[in-house]
Amino acid sequence: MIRKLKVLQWSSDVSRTILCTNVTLAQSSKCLTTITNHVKQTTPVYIPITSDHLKHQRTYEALVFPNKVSYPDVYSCTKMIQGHVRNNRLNNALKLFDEMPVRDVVTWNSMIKGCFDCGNLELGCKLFEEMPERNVVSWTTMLNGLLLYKRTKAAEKLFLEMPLKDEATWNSMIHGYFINGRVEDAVRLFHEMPNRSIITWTSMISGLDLAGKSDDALLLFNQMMPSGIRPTSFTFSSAITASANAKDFHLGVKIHGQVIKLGYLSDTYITSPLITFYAHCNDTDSSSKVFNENPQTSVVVWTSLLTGYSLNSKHEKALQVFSNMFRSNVLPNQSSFTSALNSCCEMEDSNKGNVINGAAIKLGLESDMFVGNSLIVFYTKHGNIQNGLSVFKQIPKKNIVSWNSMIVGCAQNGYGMWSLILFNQMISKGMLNEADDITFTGLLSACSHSGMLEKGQNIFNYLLKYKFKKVKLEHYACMVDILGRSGRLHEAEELIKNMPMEPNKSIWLSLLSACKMHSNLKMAERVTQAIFNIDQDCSAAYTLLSNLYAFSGRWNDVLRIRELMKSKGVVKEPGHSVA
DNA sequence: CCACACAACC
Repeated sequence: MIRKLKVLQWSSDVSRTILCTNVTLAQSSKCLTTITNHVKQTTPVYIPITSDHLKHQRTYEALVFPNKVSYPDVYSCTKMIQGHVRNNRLNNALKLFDEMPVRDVVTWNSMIKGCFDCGNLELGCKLFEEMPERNVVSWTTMLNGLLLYKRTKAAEKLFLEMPLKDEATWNSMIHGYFINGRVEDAVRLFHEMPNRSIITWTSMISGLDLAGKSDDALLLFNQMMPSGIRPTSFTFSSAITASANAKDFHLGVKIHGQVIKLGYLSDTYITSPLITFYAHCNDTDSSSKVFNENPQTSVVVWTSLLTGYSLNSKHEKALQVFSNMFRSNVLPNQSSFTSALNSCCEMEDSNKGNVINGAAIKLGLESDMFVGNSLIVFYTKHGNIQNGLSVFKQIPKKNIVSWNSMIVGCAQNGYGMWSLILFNQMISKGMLNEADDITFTGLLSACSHSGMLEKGQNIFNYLLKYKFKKVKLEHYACMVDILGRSGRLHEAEELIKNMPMEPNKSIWLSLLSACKMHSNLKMAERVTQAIFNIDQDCSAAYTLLSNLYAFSGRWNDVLRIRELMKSKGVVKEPGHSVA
């Protein structure tokens, strides 16, 4: 497997020699010895870089132009800047940019985009201000930068005021609205814009799907198809993903047929969502058929298959795929680990997860945030708080999911106090603004599992006062649980009655089990009635009420309930837990 | 040189 490097140009600075995708600086410098030996030749040569040099499975080759020590022309320098940017080496790009004897507008545009791509908004803006002349690409690049960094207001202003616009500009703005959650504005612009291309349609389809409006996305796709606009593989990729999310089996299969006809099927960007699509429709046989019919070397496609099995609770098969990856020389990445660990969570045997943890360490992924987060969940679900904590400590860049996983993990294992301590640590790290509904569900369930009434009330009141993201039904459910367990049955009942949303069955059941716990028959009868209004045949409610009657010695009522259950055909669900 | 697509954590 030989893959040519994108651009290679010899210059006096060795670090500039290798500019290609997927190769890091350290890896590049390892290859330099090889390359330097060839420099004396006069014609360009391809130098294979073997897997010794690269951790990746592929072999690369480098095109070297020997005997050129002076600065390359503007075009080549610009290409080299782009190469550096692709490898996330902003400083190298900037150094070259500064040293170049001549720059044109394309060089400036590439450098500005480079700043944005490498995470430096300010510098990109500064260069945009400084540049001597701007073309439409410059303006659009700037627009994209602002949108990428969520400066939607500034982007809108720029969009209105910029002197030059082309089709890409409009497309940028539409896509930018989507990634900033401004769906209505994107749709508005779509209707307002002068010329819609296939890229516009594709942006709309993927954007609507991203916003959770997969049905609308598919509507648009179906609208577009007969209009004569030729879809690209981008379009199909988005449409398949939308079909997967909408679980529109019929349409997905139809698109599958279309991509076969057009010869797109073997494209990674088609195969992968197609596998996911079938998995979402619970047809993993078709997933594996798509996979097997298209010989795969892409880790993404492998991971789609793995995740598909995992989602369908075919955990053995999922782990089989995971180990087959190694055998096929496709090294799993963060996503693969995440899915494999998800499957391990659902399996009794915790050894599998330990093995996967070992593999993660071997691949240097042990401190990766995604892998770490999954490991925390795996260990805490298996009751191993210690390992969970040590993984947690090892993640250098924790996000809110890391904190949530640890808080929830402690809560589930009865270490409620630790959850609260972790929350305090989270605040002191300045992460309070990141707290979301799951954080608070975790904290409240910690209070409920560990019987901390007062702390639970404080957290709940705090949540109500500051309306973090959104107060959800689960929060009320936890609070009802906390109050109920502590015997504050009337407060719990009041809370349910005054909730801003419709109470569901499980929240009433939680109160009912509290009634049983604290032998409040009168309330239990009321609550059961409320449950029957939602679900007439709720066996858990029948059982709880009949247990309570039995406990109070009201055997006639016990018999009455049993008869009622029999006549209604309600079966007692074994092992049903209410909490 | 600017615009659209794949897998992943609570």
